[in-house]
Amino acid sequence: MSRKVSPASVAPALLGAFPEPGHDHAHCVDVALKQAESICQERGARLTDVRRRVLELVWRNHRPVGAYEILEHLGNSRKRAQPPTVYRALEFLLAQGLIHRIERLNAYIGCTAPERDHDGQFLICRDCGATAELLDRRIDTAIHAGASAAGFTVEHPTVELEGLCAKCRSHDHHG
Amino acid sequence: MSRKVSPASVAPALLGAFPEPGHDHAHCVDVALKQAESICQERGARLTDVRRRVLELVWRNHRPVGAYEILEHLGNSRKRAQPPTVYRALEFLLAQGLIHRIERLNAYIGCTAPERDHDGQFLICRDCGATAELLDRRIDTAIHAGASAAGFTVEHPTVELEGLCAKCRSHDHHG
DNA sequence: ATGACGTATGTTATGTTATAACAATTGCTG
DNA sequence: CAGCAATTGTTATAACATAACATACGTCAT
Ligand SMILES: [Zn+2]
Ligand SMILES: [Zn+2]
Ligand SMILES: [Zn+2]
Ligand SMILES: [Zn+2]
Repeated sequence: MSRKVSPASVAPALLGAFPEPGHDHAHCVDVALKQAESICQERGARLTDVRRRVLELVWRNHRPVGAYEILEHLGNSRKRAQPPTVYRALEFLLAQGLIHRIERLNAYIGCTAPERDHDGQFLICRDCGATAELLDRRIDTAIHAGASAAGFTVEHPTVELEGLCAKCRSHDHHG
Repeated sequence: MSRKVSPASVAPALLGAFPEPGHDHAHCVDVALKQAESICQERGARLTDVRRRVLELVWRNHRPVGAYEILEHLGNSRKRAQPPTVYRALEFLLAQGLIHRIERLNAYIGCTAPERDHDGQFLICRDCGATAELLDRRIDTAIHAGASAAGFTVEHPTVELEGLCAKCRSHDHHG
């Protein structure tokens, strides 16, 4: 019944880590939706049906999801939703910090720490597509320092790191 | 007539720095084209007319340029080129490391250090659009360290930093 | 409750970015 | 010149995103 959820109490295993293959993903989705409800209520933002539905679809797995992929799953069997419906929901969720946009992929992924105001760093596996969010102070520090040296003030960093996750690297090695 | 151009001898003022308002940009273009010629010759890659022309257009200024913007300037007055022409040239230039793609903007910018194999970091001014390339070891190090801690191997980092350049920040301040 | 207002969603059309597929041309080499 | 690979031309379409206007829905003052 708590309205305020402390960051440490929710989804702690996913910050900067890739999810285990057999993890309880229903739990991930559940936590994400509860956090969203709580955050929106605090702020007086309206988490409507469409928006909740889109958030749920973004959280279908730990890979970034495209807007048109969401669109396909959004319709009520016979009635297909239109692009603006999805894009407006995504815009809302981005504004509330509930999801992030992955620029490299024109796709969206659920935020694992929506209570904090941040721009995350993303680890994107080129093999399995799994994507983890990092919140690394040292990366932020290095970026701000490097930019400062050029007289530049960073406001919105985009850090998207394509590579291989541990699981896929070991496959490459042994296979 | 030197075929090999040492990195230190060309465009040294632009690495990690924003260009001065009144700088000799024809020189920037000239250097970029000469480097491109030299690099392609070394590698046996063919810098054809179309490719050189596109590279020149990417270098028209120090802001990322979209493919369709290039397209507009590519035609020979009455004959408009088609998208694949531009995209194929961009693909070649990317493969040779002569340009970079800015994912946030779906746009392309000339590389200021094409002799080195690298993924740069980009400082993108939200006000004037000027974009500078950074090659900061400490950012790279922090990124690889942070990713390693999550068992992730970074192969292709995208670092695009939107903010305010020194000039625009001072305008904001004083204006 | 009723109307007025602001927010959210539906709907249609279009804009923007990128690629697939195949034909024609060019440059090189035997 | 013939043969071959690389490049460019051409047509069509895919993928991603937004503009503009209509309709519905929630909230509040009357
Ligand atoms: Zn999960
Ligand atoms: Zn996040
Ligand atoms: Zn210049
Ligand atoms: Zn570069």
